[in-house]
This record gives sequence, structure tokens and C-alpha cells, in this order.
Amino acid sequence: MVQIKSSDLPDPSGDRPEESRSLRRKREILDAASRVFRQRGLHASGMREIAGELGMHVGNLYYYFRNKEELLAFCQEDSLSGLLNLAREALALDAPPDRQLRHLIVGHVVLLNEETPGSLAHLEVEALTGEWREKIMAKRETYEASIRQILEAGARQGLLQVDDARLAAMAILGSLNWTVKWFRRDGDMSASEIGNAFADQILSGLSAREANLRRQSS
Amino acid sequence: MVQIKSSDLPDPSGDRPEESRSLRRKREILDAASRVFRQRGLHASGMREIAGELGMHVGNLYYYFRNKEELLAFCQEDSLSGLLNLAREALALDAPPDRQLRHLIVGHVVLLNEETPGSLAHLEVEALTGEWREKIMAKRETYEASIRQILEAGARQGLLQVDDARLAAMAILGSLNWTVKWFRRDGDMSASEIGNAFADQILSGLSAREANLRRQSS
DNA sequence: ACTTGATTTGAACCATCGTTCAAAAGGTAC
DNA sequence: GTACCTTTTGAACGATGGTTCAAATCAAGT
Repeated sequence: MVQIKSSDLPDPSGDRPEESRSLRRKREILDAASRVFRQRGLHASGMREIAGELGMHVGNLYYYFRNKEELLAFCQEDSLSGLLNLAREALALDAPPDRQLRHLIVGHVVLLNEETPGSLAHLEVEALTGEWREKIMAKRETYEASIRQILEAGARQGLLQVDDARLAAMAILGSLNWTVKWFRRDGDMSASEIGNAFADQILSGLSAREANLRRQSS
Repeated sequence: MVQIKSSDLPDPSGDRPEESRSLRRKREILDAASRVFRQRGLHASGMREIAGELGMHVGNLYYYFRNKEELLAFCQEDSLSGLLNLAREALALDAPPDRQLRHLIVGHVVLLNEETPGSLAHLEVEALTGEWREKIMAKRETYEASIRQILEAGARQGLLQVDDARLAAMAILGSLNWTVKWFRRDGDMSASEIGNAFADQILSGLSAREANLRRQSS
């Protein structure tokens, strides 16, 4: 009777060389689940398919996760942890807020589309209920707050022009999150290329100006 | 045995005073379904709940729609028709492309969040298969093409700065579509206020400039 | 009133899906 | 090799949800 506690799955995604066998297996399941969720869509993919992806049987999943919702919640938490790390990374950057923002934008697109396989789940908080929902939403709120923090710092320093940080953050997040709906691994642009192009557009805006200032730093 | 053909539900949402009883009922169902989809989420809402919303019984739905997928497809088509109208409207506007773009942006946010009740469905093309999926995706492609058309016209006239119209369109659409995930009817901003703020941000960009040109027309 | 076709009911069917559990298999330390 | 805990299996249960359909009801037209 192991019964792994919900507080497992450490935030730093760095691999401990000596993780218990059980935890490694758990992460394997998590990754498989994420993959399936992404391919077939959240509600279209059942526990049996997730188990099948790993060549195991359904019941076995319930040895590691209490139910489907917990599995989904862990996927989302994993994905969000990556984003929170990214946000910390961006804020710790020794660079002006506009560059911090670019770092975050590019990282977000890469994370959602190339690294974290569970990203799609991140878009479906509605599927969660109760404590899990609150926990995930709290984490998401923290992430959004980090973005606002960058924007407001930029505004304070006169580098960014931000009327309503909350609104600006949602506009940005919309562009970034939406990429999971159309990004293709075999497309003609990598995630980081897309991220950089988005950063260009978000920072410069679409309006042409007389003096065409392509970039103002470097 | 009436068997309404799939080509019904006329694009112009203007009410014909003499629509057949059957068609009116069909639209009632469509609206109810959209409402339920939106509240409970697509997969969480069953046929019984949709029927319940109208005080009718399950089986009756199948007199008007072959199955759930057809119901969903019609919802999406309805929503997309509204957007296509909007795009035509914007393009027909006797104004420079940047104003056409603003018109489209504001209209899109309003349509998705206040007018068309079936908007949420619009975000879930994955749930469709076969012919329906293709039909919806084709319509969506047409809409996106309209946006690119505006952007490219703007670029040609030197009014807009667009590197990659396809990418720019996706960034914009992401911001707009994402609003349905967080917009609240009882929030402190109306859909059109949000749309206008978005248009400001998308056009001007976040980078502060020496000459702070808030608006360049009017 | 009577007939005919349109609409609605009510109940059932069937597949799928999440979940449970007792039993089998694996792995390890003594 | 044997005892003990971990992990996996295989099969089943119960609920839900989409779907079907024959029968009942409704709405006109004559």
C-alpha cells in the first residue's frame, strides 16, 4: 500500500536520478495522458486509450491516480509549473521589461507547443471541480499576475504603454494560448519563431509609423 | 415526414416574418443548445439537458436534427455566418483598413460574447468529423482570409505594418476568441469596450514611443 | 366531425466510460 | 525458496448518454 500523496510531482522538472520507481511510472502515465489528451481532445479520450498508449490495462491507472479528474489536474499542474518557472525566469532576467516580456512570450509558445505535452489540458479548467479547480485557478492567477507585473514595471519605466494591465495580459495570453489550436509540428515555423514574431507584433503594434523603428534595443 | 434539408437556416439573420413553423422551432432548439453548451461546456451538456432547456423531451430533438453532431455543426455554422457577415460589413466600410480592422475586432468580441449564444461551440471544431468538419473549417478559412485581406490592404497602403499576414491574423484571432473564456456578462466592461481596448493595443502595440500618437485618425 | 400529416411523447436499447476489486504476477530481502 | 510488499491483470458493475421508435397528441383542411 504505497498511496502516493497528491503533493508529489516536484515543481522543478529537473530529473532526480533516484526518483522512486513509483514516481517515475506516475510521470510516464502523466506524459502519456497528456499526449492522448492532445491528440484526441480531452473528452474524446478515455481512460482505456490512455492506458493503451502505455500498453497497460485500465485498472492499473487507478493504482496511481484516484480518478480521471486527478489525472487531468496533475497534467494541468505540471504544465502550469512550467509556465511559473518561465515567469520567474523572465522576471529574474537582467534586462528591461520589454525584453522580459519577449522572453516570456517566446517561452510560453515553446512550452505549450513543443515541450510540455499536457498543454492542451491547460486550456480546459472547466473540466475540473472543487479543490482541484481552485488550486489550478490560483496557480493560473499567479502566472497572470507575473505578466501584469512585467507590464506595469514597463509602464512605470516609460518603456511600455499599458492602459489596463489586466486587459493587456488577457490579450497577450489569448494570442499565445490559441497557438495550440493551430500549431503543427511539421509546419514551416518553429514555436520559437512564432513566439518571436508574436513578440514583435505585440510590442510594435500593427500601425505603421513615419519613422519605422524596427527595434529600439540592440 | 418533413425532413428539413441541411441547407436551411439562411445566412442573413434577419427574421423573415413568414418562416415555416418548423424552421422557427429549429432555431429555437439551436439557440437553446447554444445556451446550454455555453453554460455547461460542450461535452458536459447532454441532449436531455438541451431538451430540458426548452421543456421538451429528448426524442423530439431527433425530429429536427439527425444527431448531436449535426446540432453542434449547425450552432457553429450559425456563429460563423455572423462573423462572415461582420467581415463583409468591415470590408464594405468606406474607411481605411485600420478602421476596418477595428470594426471587425469590436464586432467579433461583441458577437462572440453578447450576441451569438453559440459562440463557445465555435471554439471546438475538433468535436466535428467528416463533411461537417470540412464545411466549418472552410467557412472559418474564408473568415480568416477576410482578415488577411484587410491587413494586406493596409500594408499596401502603408497604413499597417504586417510582416506575415497569416501569423498576424492568428495572433489577433487568438486574443479575440480567448475572450469567451473569461468574459463575464456582469463584469465591469462591456464586450464593445473590451473590443475597442483590444483594437487600441493591437494597432498601437505596447512599446512606448517618444511621440505618443494615441490615435491617428479623428 | 373526420382525415391526414406534422409534432411530441415516453420508454426503452445499446454502447461507452469511469470505476472497483479480487486474484495473479513481479521483485526483493531474508 | 519463501514470505512480503508492490504492481499488474482481467473482468465485471453501474451510470450516463446518444439514439430509436411505436404510439399518442396536435393542427389544419375539407
